[in-house]
Amino acid sequence: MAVKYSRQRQMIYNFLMTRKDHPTADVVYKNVRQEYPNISLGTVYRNLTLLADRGEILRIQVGDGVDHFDADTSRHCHFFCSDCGGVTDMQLDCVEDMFTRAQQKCSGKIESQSICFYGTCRKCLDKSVENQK
Amino acid sequence: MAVKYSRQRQMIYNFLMTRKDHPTADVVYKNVRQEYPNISLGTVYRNLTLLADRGEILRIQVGDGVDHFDADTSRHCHFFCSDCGGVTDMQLDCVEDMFTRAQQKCSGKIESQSICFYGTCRKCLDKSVENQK
DNA sequence: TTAAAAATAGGAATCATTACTGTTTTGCAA
DNA sequence: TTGCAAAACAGTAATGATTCCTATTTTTAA
Repeated sequence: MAVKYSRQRQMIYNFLMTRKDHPTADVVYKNVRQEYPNISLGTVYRNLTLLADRGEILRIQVGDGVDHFDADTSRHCHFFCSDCGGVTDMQLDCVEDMFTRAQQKCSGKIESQSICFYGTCRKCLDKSVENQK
Repeated sequence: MAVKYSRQRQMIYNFLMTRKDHPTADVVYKNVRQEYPNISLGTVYRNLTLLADRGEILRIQVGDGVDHFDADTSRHCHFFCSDCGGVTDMQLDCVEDMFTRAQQKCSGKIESQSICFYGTCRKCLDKSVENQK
């Protein structure tokens, strides 16, 4: 199935490139709709899936029950704050090394990896100290 | 809220200990029901969540839309075969090191991590070669 | 310019998980 | 032991993210 251009897909991708906070399909939908009020949620889902399948964006699952998307496809880690639900990037240089080691140890073929850390971000830590006063 | 003993929870945990393939809630349900036909799916979900929240088991998300559970709570990685959907363990000694580095780099507090590799397992690679003949 | 292939909008369907409710079990204390 | 409040349960209804469906519109190669 050849992929044809669509304005909607272009807008979805463009929007995702402007964001570093790994929005969900619904957030993408609500934002793109500002500029293109007729777009449907199904179209957003379909295109996010298409882009992710083609490796142009990343689908991230942090365990909050909703998929997040990232236009940065370089190998990197994520941090999920279980307090505020925020998803942030984390660059660790040992990531490439880990990929190599994993492939050496695995009898199958590894295509990609996903690394996520869970905890409480600085902002939420400070806020909880604030509230104890 | 004090946790009280329940036979259902005990059976769920016992079953999970016998398995190394990271079953889903539904698989746990179907198996425990063999021995305890009255157990309800809601009870299985509630207890898996309770055990995971208390750190007695691990909730694993590999992106197939269903949560998997693991009685082995030691820090280790997983491999997900996108062909057969199987989830297997992977021991990589650099995992501890990565956790330490992540905590050093992160301004917040990291509680846990999840590392998953995606690809095709040996069995499925062989099978696809077989089918091409 | 045309027509087949691909994509869309809008809404219905799916399905894993959670919430609700009346009943049963657990475990502390009298 | 017995009484009782807290916790857990079974069964079922509700939720909500995501996918599927269909008639219509857009894209693009010839």
